[in-house]
Amino acid sequence: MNTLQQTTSSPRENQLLAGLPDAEWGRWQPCLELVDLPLGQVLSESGRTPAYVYFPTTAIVSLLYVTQDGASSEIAVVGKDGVVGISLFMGGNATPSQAVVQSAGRAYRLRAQAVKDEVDRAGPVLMMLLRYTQALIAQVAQTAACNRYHSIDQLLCRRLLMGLDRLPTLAMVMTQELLANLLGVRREGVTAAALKLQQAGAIRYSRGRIDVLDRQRLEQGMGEAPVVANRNYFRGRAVPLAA
Amino acid sequence: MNTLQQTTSSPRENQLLAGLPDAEWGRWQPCLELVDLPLGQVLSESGRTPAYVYFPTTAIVSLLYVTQDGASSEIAVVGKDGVVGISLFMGGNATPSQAVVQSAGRAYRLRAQAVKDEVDRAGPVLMMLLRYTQALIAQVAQTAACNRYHSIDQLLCRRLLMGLDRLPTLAMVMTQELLANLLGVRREGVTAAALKLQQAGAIRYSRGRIDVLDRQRLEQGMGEAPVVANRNYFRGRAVPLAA
DNA sequence: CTGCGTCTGTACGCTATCGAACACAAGCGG
DNA sequence: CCGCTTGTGTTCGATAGCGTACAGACGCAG
Repeated sequence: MNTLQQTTSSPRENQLLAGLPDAEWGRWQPCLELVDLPLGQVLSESGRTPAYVYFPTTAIVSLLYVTQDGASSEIAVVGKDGVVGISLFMGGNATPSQAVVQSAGRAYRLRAQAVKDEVDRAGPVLMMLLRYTQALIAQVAQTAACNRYHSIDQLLCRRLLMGLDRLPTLAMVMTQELLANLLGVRREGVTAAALKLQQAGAIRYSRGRIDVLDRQRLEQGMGEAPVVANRNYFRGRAVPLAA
Repeated sequence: MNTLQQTTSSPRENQLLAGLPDAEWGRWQPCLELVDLPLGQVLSESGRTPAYVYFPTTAIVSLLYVTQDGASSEIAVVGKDGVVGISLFMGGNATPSQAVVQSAGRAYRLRAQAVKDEVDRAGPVLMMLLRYTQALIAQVAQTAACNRYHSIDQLLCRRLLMGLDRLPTLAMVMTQELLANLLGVRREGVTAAALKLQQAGAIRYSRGRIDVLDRQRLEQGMGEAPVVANRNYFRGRAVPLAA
């Protein structure tokens, strides 16, 4: 495969790959190729057909929605829980989103053609990919809702947790500037929010490195205030709301 | 061009069904059931397994992301271009989103079991469904980005266009209050934005009915101002942006 | 040690949006 | 015709986030 130290790397570190039945696994294993993903690498350009799908193990990848103006907004985060490059098995030829490595690490990749063969086979592998895709939709949908209702503080908490859930450590390498770009807010806004969290003892911040000290506090900070008043949609009509 | 004289309803009015090869179509047709969808009907509750998938012909359905607090936010709009109930073929058992009829009309529905059989068959029908799902993801992603960067005026323009694209007429039945709830803004904000559009001659507004007079102006209003400054993500790193 | 680039913190005025309260208008049922 | 309900327009103060500008702080290269 590669001259990487494989002592610490197994494809099964990716949760999707780990969930495959052994029978399928045998066929797949030879096709998987371990690669190092450096910070900033673009795995799939928006509007292009990607050449591989990637199953991250230690790397973290941001999915960005890029607008005509070149502005962009992070719509989802993929780590060892998922796969990058869904357009290859969803049948569309192009992704509307750009995939950028957010945190350097490793991933197993698979050629586009191998993926397409797998789709035709319509076995458990495809089912796994589709299940993940649905989870991804949920993540994007949540992002949409958060972008509407949440404050910067809440967005920051959410984003930190999303990174945390996909990293082996509690330390993230990420400047406030970058974080601001991902969230689609000003850098100063992130500074202010991060200060609050730091003073609350939830995180420690220093020149591009964030240590999470109190995960629970982040979870609180994410979802407490947004008790949006009386948003009874379709008011007066028979629309039962959860809760 | 497209007047409402069609007293007979054909499944082929739905663009997904229309795109099916005849061979597949023969098998499907008998399973499809024409139903009337009244305003406000809930087609799938969030967190539940829906019983049918729906292929709208004249109806329009909103996909809402419902939060714990009962607040919700529209994440996508489905009309004759798509299908409601993707969780049935994506393998997840539950949707995170609620599907509510936004504009009364008709749809063809199909039992959950029939859909699952079709998935196992892994033929052109599944491919069609997956292709649409990818388009849906794009729509949700765009919603996320719009929710972050757009003003109320822009959100309104976008939402009107989304409805317009899926309706046979230029008249929408929708109160400002409802529109505000879908967009996740105050009703007064919609009033102000709608007034601007009305004064600009783009729409005519009256007690729950909107007539679009100048579609082009809506398109302008949707995407002109948001030239977000220098959002060069991953600044200094090798991240080419689609300028 | 020194200088420079990068990252973080602070300040100020401005605008969009919010929350609340209220006035007016149009349709509907009695 | 009257009054109620529903939809729309208006106002006011409060606030979150923006754009801009700049100041300290850390760390690496020379």
